[in-house]
Amino acid sequence: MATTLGELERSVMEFLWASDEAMTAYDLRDRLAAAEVDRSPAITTVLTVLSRLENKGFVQRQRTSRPHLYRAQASREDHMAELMHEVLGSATNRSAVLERFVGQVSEREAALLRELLESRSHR
Amino acid sequence: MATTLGELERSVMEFLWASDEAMTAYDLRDRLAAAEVDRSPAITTVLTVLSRLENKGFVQRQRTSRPHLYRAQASREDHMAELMHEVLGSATNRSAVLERFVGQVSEREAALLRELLESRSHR
DNA sequence: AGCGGGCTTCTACGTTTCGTAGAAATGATT
DNA sequence: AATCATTTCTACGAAACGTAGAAGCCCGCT
Repeated sequence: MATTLGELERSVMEFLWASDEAMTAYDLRDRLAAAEVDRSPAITTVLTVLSRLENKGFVQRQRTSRPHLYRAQASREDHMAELMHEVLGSATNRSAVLERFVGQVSEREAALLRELLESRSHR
Repeated sequence: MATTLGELERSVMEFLWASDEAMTAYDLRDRLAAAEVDRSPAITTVLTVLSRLENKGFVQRQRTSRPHLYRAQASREDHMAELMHEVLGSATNRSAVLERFVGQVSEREAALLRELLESRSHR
């Protein structure tokens, strides 16, 4: 469950997260070729990676149209929040972790956190 | 930098994090043998893992006394808070991540966070 | 219905990381 | 110097990932 992403897997997810629309493997291959200077994976490579990401639950595939369509299962933000909770959840001393976490955020973000906690409290 | 730990590496770190004192590889081997039912690694295995952890910056080694002494570089809590910051730092939309993060914590922890942010503000 | 070509799945190999530990080197102690 | 504890070197198997060719599948066209 504490799945980690490889480098190409991560790049693919970045594109899927950045796009509201579902994409085809061909779209992704082209984006990858354009973005990564030294790398331009074959279409089969992209499809393999997409299958793996599907198995890991990161990607949802639509088999209805013929070049299959892929989309991120959760938003990038959801995923990251989930990761943070995963870390926190594995701690024995959660308050100590939170204490250090809060101690290190910028004042700007501290203010944001206060706001978020405020609006959360009367709901 | 975003280093991930293997299973044995993690077990070793657990013991080091749990102990205030520095430990020898022999100590660790014994603890591992006692804790893990099916596993009891050779001393060389433990030493290999400790070297790798040292290279990764998780462990600090004292070569002064002859059975070398090992200690965790950072506390478990520091490490976890750091991990959380690492995740957050890699986000393009930090506030969106924080929003989801805060939205999912328990009321108890929300209260704790409010406190921490409070005491932080008049530091 | 058969065929051809795009699309997908299967299979496979190289690399890296980690668990594992013997062999070799080092160094202290008598 | 010889011996024994300790450390370092070297190596191999397994799993995850990047990589992509080979084989199979599906659909429109004639």
